[in-house]
Amino acid sequence: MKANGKWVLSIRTNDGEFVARYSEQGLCGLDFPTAPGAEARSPEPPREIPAQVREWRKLTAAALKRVLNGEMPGALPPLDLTSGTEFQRRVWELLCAIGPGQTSTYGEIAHRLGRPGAMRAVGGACGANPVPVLVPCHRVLAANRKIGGFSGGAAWKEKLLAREGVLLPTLSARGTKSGD
DNA sequence: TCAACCTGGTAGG
DNA sequence: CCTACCAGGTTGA
Repeated sequence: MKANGKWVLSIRTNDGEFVARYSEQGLCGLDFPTAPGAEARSPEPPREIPAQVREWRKLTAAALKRVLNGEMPGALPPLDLTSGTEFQRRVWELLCAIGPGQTSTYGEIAHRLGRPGAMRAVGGACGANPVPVLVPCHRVLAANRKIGGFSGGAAWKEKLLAREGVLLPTLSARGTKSGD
């Protein structure tokens, strides 16, 4: 269906139905599945959707499934991140350089941007990321190696990281071992 | 100008 | 290890 000048299409995965939004320039938004059963979204007649958008959705679906499996996303559709500010886009660009299984921290991103004190602003930029999962904001942890926050829900962040083999310090397992 | 953030570092228990 | 508290950059109202 089309809304607000953008195409809104659902993408079914083993983890639920994501919702992708496309502008004339590419993928401009991706939402996590809301209600597990509330996917009563009727598929739009294929011919009403531009071939270009259908192709983008195909790429999005493939990439999304791979990341959900802890793999590299592979080919991505063009991303329309024009909704963000310069600062935010710089942050998102750096996020894309973090591969599966790798993690960074808000402070490190800030430092790499030449704004050592902007770690909190980086957190804000991550939260404003319109295309989670594909723009891996979930791979950014707090300095103390803790999970940190996540707009889409901490559970998703943990799940995505777990799929990539990133194990965070168990919240209950503190100091049971001397090393780490 | 002000308050809200997916922070970080310090201080104290 | 855990809570409390404050400084800090950027954004949107």
